[in-house]
Amino acid sequence: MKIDFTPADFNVALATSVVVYGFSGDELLTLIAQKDGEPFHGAHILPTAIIRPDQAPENVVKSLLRDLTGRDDWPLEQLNSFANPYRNPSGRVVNIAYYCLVRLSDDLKASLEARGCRWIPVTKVPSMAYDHDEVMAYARERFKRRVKRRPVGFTLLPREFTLNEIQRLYECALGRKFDKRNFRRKVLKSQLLIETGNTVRSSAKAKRPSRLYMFDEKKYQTLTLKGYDIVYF
Amino acid sequence: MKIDFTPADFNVALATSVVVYGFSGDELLTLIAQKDGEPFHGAHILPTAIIRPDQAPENVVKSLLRDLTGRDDWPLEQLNSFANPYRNPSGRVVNIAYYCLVRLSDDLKASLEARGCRWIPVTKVPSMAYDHDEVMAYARERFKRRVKRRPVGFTLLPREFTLNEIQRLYECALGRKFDKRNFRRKVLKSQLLIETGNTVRSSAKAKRPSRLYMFDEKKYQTLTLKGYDIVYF
DNA sequence: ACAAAAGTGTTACACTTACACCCATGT
DNA sequence: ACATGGGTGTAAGTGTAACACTTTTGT
Repeated sequence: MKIDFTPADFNVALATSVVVYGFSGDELLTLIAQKDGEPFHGAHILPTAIIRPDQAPENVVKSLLRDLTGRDDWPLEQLNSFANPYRNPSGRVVNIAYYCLVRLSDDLKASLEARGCRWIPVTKVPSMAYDHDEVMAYARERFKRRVKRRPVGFTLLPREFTLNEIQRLYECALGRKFDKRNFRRKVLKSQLLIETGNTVRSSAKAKRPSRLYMFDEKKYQTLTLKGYDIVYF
Repeated sequence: MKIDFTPADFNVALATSVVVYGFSGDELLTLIAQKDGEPFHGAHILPTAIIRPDQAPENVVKSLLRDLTGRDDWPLEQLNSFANPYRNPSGRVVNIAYYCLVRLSDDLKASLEARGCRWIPVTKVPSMAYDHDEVMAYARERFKRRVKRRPVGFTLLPREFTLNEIQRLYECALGRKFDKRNFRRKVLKSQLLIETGNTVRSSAKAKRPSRLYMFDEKKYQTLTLKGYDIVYF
């Protein structure tokens, strides 16, 4: 079997786009940017960066994430590459897509607005330039599958959260309702939650405060080591 | 957000490698090629093809599969892209990997030998050139996950097969044993198998013949349409 | 005292697992 | 008749799903 590249084969450029998910407390949000400069000035796009021929894709995404969120240690996973010829007018570009989960916070939101990015509910993402619609749809599917098997709440929820919040997260992510009692039984049986002893009132109208929980990271490490095939829902 | 490519960015080449799985009846096999020409002449590699700048990756893989197996309509799925800089001495090459399931047959085996390819038990794959070890390991993980959720037997098994054969397939694929009675109950409950009425003797020594079954493709279509989240094992 | 959301148990049913012998057939 | 692999059932335990009321707290 022969694999002989000719100089003419080295005529492709690389880019990476990242689908970033966050949870507001009652909605699943995703990050959308707008394109500066022609072509497609002002079009909605996914946060995207060029991968120069001497760069490793993962490093480029991480630096993009650092730029957007101030950190690059969020859970990050490669999706498919989108590589149909001539998807980009400037020449042949292969887009190596990633998806990423972040923990929302107020200063995170502020820094993003400054960079021309916005958080949009996943139920309301606009149509985008290039083939970013396809990338977004693909990421959504991947995310749904991950939610069922991995405790995504570790990243998506604030450090302390209520059982109602985590239930709402799962309902948003999977697009269906759960029975409150069954949900709590299941999530508590996993032994991954620790009651912090703190409470919070979920709204001004709410009288009784909710108990706050946090994840037991040590227990999670132990469980993932012996095969992370934990089914959640 | 700016995305401006310069001519210097168009200096990457694309290749695709495919991990092909087949089932011999008592072993899971995978397809390995050998490299012709320097560098790495004679090294073990995955079946690989160059993607010219005007070609769609999926078409290239399909034509590679047609070349190897005479058909290109096997279940095919993109894996990650392997794109670390300088993984190939000729310059920067991005490898878009795929994995594929085929139904083994005698003439398929013959045509492959002619092309310098060999079927190797997955438990005995040798170390390979480039980063093909990494690709292979990644494919193996993906395959294990798929086996648990999708009826891979549709493709991997002959049109008619015995319950012992399908059990052996699952045991190979997942690397563990199943209880014969429980396995049969489960696989028959799925309603995806039809008894053909035919029988076969599994070996010369076997006296009693085994019953043959086939998959009910129509029922499978129906089930997949309403969410293919069928858990097998 | 009342409004609001938080929190809690039980029962029926389905699925999973462990386990050992008889059956059909060819020689 | 016997050797060989093919084929079968049951019972205990575990997990899932459906269901509605009481508790706590702030106003």
